[in-house]
Amino acid sequence: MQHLTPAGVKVLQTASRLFYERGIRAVGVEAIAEEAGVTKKTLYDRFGSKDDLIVAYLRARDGLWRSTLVKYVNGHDGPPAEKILATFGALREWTRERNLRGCAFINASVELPEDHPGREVARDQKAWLLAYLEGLAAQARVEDPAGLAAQVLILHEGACVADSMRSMDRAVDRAEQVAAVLIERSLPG
Amino acid sequence: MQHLTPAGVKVLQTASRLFYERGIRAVGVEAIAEEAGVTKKTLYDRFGSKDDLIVAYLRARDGLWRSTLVKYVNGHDGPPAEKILATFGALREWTRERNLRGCAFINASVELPEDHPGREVARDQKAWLLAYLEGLAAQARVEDPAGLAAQVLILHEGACVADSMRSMDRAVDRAEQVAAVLIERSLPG
DNA sequence: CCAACGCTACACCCAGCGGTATAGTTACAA
DNA sequence: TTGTAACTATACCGCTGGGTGTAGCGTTGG
Repeated sequence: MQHLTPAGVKVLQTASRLFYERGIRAVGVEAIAEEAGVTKKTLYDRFGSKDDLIVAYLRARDGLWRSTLVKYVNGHDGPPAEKILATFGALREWTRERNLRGCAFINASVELPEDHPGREVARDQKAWLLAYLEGLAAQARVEDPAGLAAQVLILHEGACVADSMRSMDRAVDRAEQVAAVLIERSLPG
Repeated sequence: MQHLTPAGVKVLQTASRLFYERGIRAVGVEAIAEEAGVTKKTLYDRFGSKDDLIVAYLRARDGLWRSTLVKYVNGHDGPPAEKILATFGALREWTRERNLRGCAFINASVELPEDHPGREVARDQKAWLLAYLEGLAAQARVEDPAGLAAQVLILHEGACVADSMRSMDRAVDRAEQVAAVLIERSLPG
């Protein structure tokens, strides 16, 4: 976001909020420009097209979530196994603050066509998370780090969806409890 | 679907396919009518509006999934605890055949605005599934049927999302394995 | 000093959207 | 026989979408 002009920053912030809150397809460039207090011309001068703005939005959110997660996990001292559980703490916090409409990357994958570059950003985000979890699992010396990481990712996704659809309360807590069981079982001894 | 005219059936079938494959917002009524080999007039005579057609689509798919799931579970003899695991078998089958783009109800919740009647159908679908799982859990005499049902629902959602985003292979199998662990643990003795 | 940049204001384009209206055809039932 | 339900064909409507073009203004830096 540093290489952007002030108006560009304002556009990206506004677009991020609107895309997430109302959905990507439901928000027009007109609305973004207006709400950002900026001309459509400026928006197009900075981002070129709505598609590029979408990609910028997803990338920005990806970066924010990654740094939030890593910071949260690193700030959580204790045995490595607990770091995996800490990812649910990060998810819980994230969910409460800016995740009322579920995971932005899942949503983007639903809204965007197969060949849209934004979908690659979404897939990368998930691949990164899976690899990150596997790293934590390896540190924790569990039997099958890759397998556990996959299971934990499923729990993350499920909690996120169940939460945003209001299928139940405390979805993240429940997912974390399941993860705790899995970790306990896969620890040697 | 019985009270519909032949053309109405064709429209609903076509709309269901296109809505699911390309997304609800991405498909116009024009395209639906054309692909169904029907006039726009006919479409509107039968369904009134695109919104109503969306609701009809979701209801139809809901009914199909419910009957598929129940049939699969009932056709699966064995102890009640295994019936819970059988829901993953149904999900696996469903996923392979007509679920390549994930759960239609999650997708609808992402695509539709907050006050759209289609979202209620989606929420009902999840509420029904949760209740159904809780019934199976109660039959299986687990400690906390409601808690287990919620955890299993999270696993279903997570598997569905992880599968459609291609975050990993065999997502449903992995989710089922987790469920097996949970059931084993929550069985008395 | 002047050019380049970032920006505003505003007008415009075209395609596609959801939805409607009119007129006519077929088939079947009272 | 007459009416009605189901359907086709086609033209149309207003709105909004993404995107462009032109002109002008203020700031900044070589």
